[in-house]
Amino acid sequence: MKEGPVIASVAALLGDPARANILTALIDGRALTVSELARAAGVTIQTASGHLAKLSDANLLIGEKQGRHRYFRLSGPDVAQVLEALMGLAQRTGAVRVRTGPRDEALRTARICYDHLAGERGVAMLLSLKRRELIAGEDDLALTPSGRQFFVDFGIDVAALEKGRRPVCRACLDWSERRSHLGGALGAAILTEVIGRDWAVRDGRSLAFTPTGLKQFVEHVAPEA
Amino acid sequence: MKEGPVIASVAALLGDPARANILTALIDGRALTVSELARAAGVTIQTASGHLAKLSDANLLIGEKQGRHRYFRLSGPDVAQVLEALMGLAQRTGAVRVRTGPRDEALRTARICYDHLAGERGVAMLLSLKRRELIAGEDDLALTPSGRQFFVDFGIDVAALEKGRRPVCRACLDWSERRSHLGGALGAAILTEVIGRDWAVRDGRSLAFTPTGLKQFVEHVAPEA
DNA sequence: CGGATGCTTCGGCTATGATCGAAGTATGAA
DNA sequence: TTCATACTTCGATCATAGCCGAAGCATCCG
Repeated sequence: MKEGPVIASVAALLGDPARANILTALIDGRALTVSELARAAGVTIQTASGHLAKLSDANLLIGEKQGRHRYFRLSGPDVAQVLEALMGLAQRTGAVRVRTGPRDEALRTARICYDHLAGERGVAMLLSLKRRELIAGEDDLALTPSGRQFFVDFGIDVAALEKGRRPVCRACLDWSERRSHLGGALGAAILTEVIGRDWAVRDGRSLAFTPTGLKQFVEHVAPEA
Repeated sequence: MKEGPVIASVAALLGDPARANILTALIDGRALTVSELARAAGVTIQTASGHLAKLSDANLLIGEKQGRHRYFRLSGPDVAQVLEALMGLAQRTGAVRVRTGPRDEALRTARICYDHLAGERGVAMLLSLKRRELIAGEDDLALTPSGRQFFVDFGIDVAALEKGRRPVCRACLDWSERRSHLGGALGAAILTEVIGRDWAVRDGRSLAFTPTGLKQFVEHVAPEA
């Protein structure tokens, strides 16, 4: 007769910090592996594995096995919707981690998403690469032959990336913008290069371009027109 | 940097069965006392008091002291919205208490809300009483002089109700309809009368009118025109 | 005033479940 | 085959928090 217990079981799943971290890491619809989610949640892999089992038993997540990896993603947009509603409620009720304004803006401009470039700059870069047909595809991104040459000239060992187990290109939905930016091994390599050339310095999760560094970046990697 | 823990603390509050019951009991926007909520949650008053302290510390509930009672209500519509989103998610993911169709329909037609009549019949009754100016007001309902006489004639000891501490009339938002029905001491007295006259029998939370009982009810209490 | 009602606080019991180390399984690479 | 990686399962530990009995305030009523 009561319907309370029903919502309690679902809410209890969202109520554990590790699981909440896992879910929010997946909120953009990507599928991540167990180890990536463990890192995001700040727990060991065993613990994350247990949480993921519970979440997929409850049909909040869907897991797909690919080789020796197991990718998890949200089971539907309604899960993300609940998460967002909870974030809104947390904000209004003051349970939010106060995040001062300036930092917010810096994060939106350029930040690090795992190990690659995100925010306005990241989205602009991927758009530019696509416009110049160096990268092709929408959901499944791939390097075109000219794109491959472009990054080799840029100083990236593309052959090494292609030998690795990690996908070279991966579209990653941006949290602040609502478009994709470039992840994957190539995205990580580009970020390494950007930082190695002192075009930008990382400050926690946000990325601060120097004036000349930004000019170089736009000129070499992401021309607007 | 992470925003996970934020939603976790709120979600953890919703994740306890007792608290979930309390919140769903308040989902229609009414304010209930500690003891009413304890009954709804199926715990003792002490336990409920502790839960209510947590919920109002987290600004999910607002408590108002009235005499020796303490009334709690949701702190805003966004709380109800989150609860509904969670119910929807619970339904889709199969964590729902299967409730077979027929019972659902019976509940929508006529059911007991705490101790008074709710559902289509309850909403229709209050509309009828208002139209005939036996009850006045929108949010704060009150018996008019003619209304008082009407219920005395009907066989209800209105004077006794007025001496009690409980409000005689109270508007109660209906879960299935989206309009108010009549609660309070008078609402409870009417339901007692309806059942005492064998116009209807209660079956759990739903209320089954007999054919002749329904005719009597409509004729005496809630004429349509 | 004294008794009753409504609620809160305190203390101790208990159960649940989150966590990680260690060992086991499956897949891929050399 | 042998090793390495990715993940799962098991077992033990430990902290959290829900729960209720008992006692303490506060309010109302006669």
